[in-house]
Amino acid sequence: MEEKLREHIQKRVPLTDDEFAFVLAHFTPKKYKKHQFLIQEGELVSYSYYVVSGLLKLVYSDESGKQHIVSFAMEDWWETDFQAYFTQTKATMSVDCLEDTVVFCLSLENYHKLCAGLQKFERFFLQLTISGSMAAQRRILSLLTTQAKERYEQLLSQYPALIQRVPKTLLASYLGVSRETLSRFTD
Amino acid sequence: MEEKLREHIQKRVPLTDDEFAFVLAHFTPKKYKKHQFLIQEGELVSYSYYVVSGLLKLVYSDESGKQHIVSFAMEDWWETDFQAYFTQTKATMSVDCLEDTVVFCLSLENYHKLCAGLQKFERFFLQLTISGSMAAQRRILSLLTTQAKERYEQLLSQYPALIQRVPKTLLASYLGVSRETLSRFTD
DNA sequence: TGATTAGTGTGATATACATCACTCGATACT
DNA sequence: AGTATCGAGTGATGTATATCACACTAATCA
Repeated sequence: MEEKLREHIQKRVPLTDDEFAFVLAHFTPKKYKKHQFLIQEGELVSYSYYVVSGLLKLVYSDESGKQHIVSFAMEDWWETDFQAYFTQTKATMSVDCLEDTVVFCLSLENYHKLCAGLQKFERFFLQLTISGSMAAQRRILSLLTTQAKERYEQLLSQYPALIQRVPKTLLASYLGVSRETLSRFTD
Repeated sequence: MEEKLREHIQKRVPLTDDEFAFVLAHFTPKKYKKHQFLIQEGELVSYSYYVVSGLLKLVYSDESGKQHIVSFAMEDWWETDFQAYFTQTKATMSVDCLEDTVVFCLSLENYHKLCAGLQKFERFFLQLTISGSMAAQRRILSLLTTQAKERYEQLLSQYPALIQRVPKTLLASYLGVSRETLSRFTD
């Protein structure tokens, strides 16, 4: 599973064995069971998480208690309440497991140490953030320009693997549509 | 106007005079008139732009020709089709001026030179991108969780200055609502 | 300065989608 | 093995918002 993280970083920047050992020393592996919380709304966010295996969801609950999926994180993606993590404020969202999940945890302190100690890591993280930013922009555009049914079809074709693993109720919440409406889309 | 850029960067990382001179040498100042295009859909994107004064809009046109505002950029913000800029592919969106606008242009080549030559710049840019990413996430959440009228009111209170300078038709397009509906929100 | 265009408001109508209420099968729990 | 709970489908109804059509004013430009 260390190799997985290494490949993930090396997709963006090459690393020597020593450099990767340095990187790895800043991460802590951890296992979670389905339904366990990694981050709870209202608490401080100690880590950002690289997902080795399993599946997480990042959820915002509005005043009326309704849940909205901000994102899913499958293998090889990162998840946390970034706002709360980077500003060291209380989480406004929560993260929990849709499946048993293995992650590498990175504390903010270790993140800073990594960036300071290895410029390549900072470069990697910048590229990761740029990718995330472009993905967010595509999602905004898709919310602005397309109807719910089309968004669902886009999701089906973009992430067919995800659809198999996530209940439709949650896909609906990610797409910003009610589960009843989504259920009528197979027509 | 150089000072403006310097202050902008120094909000995130401190710079010596020499370092700022090095940074500045990688930017080209440029002036545009209202209605002029900085980026046109279908063309390559040579620069990302730091706005010194004026106002830009980033627009996506869907198949039916309808325009959707992805973002505005006022003084002290950055604008470009980031996807096209970083991947050196053709723009899927366009950028043009709502007012006469002064920008600093940064080519991708100079961006890379800057990052390579001054780690502080890369750090600055990472922090900028993280901020942008969090803002995008807030916008996604606001599209998922709130009604158009509430989104409008949020915008009014968050960016009162913007509302004065942007026609309501364009605000509507930014909010993902028709201009007619937005026009009825003053009730 | 007179004509064109951009920006806005407003009524009437259409529609995408939410909500409520109920059913049913499949999991998971003790 | 029996019982909650979860995920899913579907009809009836309500509503936020889109669309179309038209009118009016303020910029812009020739």
